[in-house]
Amino acid sequence: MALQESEQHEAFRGKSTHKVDSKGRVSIPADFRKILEVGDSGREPGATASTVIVYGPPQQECLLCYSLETINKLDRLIMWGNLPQQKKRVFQHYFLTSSVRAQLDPNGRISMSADLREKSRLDVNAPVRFAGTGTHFEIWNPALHDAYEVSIDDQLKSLAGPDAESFNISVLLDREMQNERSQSNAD
Amino acid sequence: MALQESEQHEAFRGKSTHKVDSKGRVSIPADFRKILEVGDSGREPGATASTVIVYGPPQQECLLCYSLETINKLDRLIMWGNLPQQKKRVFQHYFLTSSVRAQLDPNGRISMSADLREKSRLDVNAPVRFAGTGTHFEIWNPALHDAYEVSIDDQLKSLAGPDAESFNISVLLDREMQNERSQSNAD
DNA sequence: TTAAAACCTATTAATTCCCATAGATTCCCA
DNA sequence: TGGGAATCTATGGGAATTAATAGGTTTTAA
Repeated sequence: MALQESEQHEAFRGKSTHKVDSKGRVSIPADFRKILEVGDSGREPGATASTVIVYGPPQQECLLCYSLETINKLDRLIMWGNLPQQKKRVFQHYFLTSSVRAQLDPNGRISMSADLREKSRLDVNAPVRFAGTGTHFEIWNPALHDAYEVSIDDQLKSLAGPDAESFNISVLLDREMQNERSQSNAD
Repeated sequence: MALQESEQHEAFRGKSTHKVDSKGRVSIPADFRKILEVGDSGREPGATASTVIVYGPPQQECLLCYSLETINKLDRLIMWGNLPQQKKRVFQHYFLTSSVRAQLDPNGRISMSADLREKSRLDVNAPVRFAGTGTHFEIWNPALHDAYEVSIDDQLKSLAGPDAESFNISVLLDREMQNERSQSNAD
């Protein structure tokens, strides 16, 4: 098994910057909100959607936000999936103890506790960066995110190989899809 | 293998120039619109089609627009495809955060936010160039596109080799198809 | 009993909706 | 096959809606 793509909701995509107010609240980008709503179909009629926030791992200081639908799949995978003992134990401890459920307020905001903010270096009365990465979205301190993006860019260039000069995202993607296609033909 | 694109929708082709209005909206060329409609078959009945816009890489300042069908393939590949760890993480972050979904308005326009326009040097109340390039189409600042085309012309000439004097596009293409054919016979 | 969380309302800026028009293209029929 | 009618395309702009943000008030819980 795995997180099958089949019935998965739309992907989180795009970047934006919002301000955390004096009480630790931030607006979730409207696009993301809509996906969270779809992914929380079981809620009371009229109630706002919820999300599950996971503190980023030490090497990547940000918050990871999942729709309920996706997190339920992850939970199932971790709790009953066919994982090796150690992996299971570590994942279970990490994901379950380092996450919180948060319900959006009627204005589409979540409120981050001081604890949560400190862990990922987010401040009150300061901007934060939202980054949609498909299965989830991330909340970053903008400066840390800038640094992270530089590193991503560098890695991307090295992955592009010797053609790095004329590097072009569409060429790269076309090439990957080509690989994919020839692989599945080989099956 | 290569030239085989069987199930792919019709190719985006051709150039045209449209004006961005004071609110940041542009009409998508009607031909392109039709392809986007075919490529967004899952939409609600009566709803307009959507596209996914990817910011071009720094070396190529334009917007790349994909049909949902094409982008879904890319998403699947990136999120659940069998890529090595590093590649997956880099692609997922770069590609998904550098894109936005945009739904056409009932008049066949998309509206580009200030952020999106700045990244690719597109202005309000000014013309932009649309260029169809098969799997996707591009939106350019006309001056930058002119420069890009000059560079493409130069490269085309150099590919034509010593015969550049009597260079003829159909001769070049015929020669490529010849190569292709003998290669696949060799398999 | 005090800090944090939840609730409610307000403001402004951006986005979307809706309708309108001029010019081009296509359709259709005599 | 000529030419009027209908349709489609690109564009413009006012009105309505939504998004992001701010802050005061009440409730909750340690």
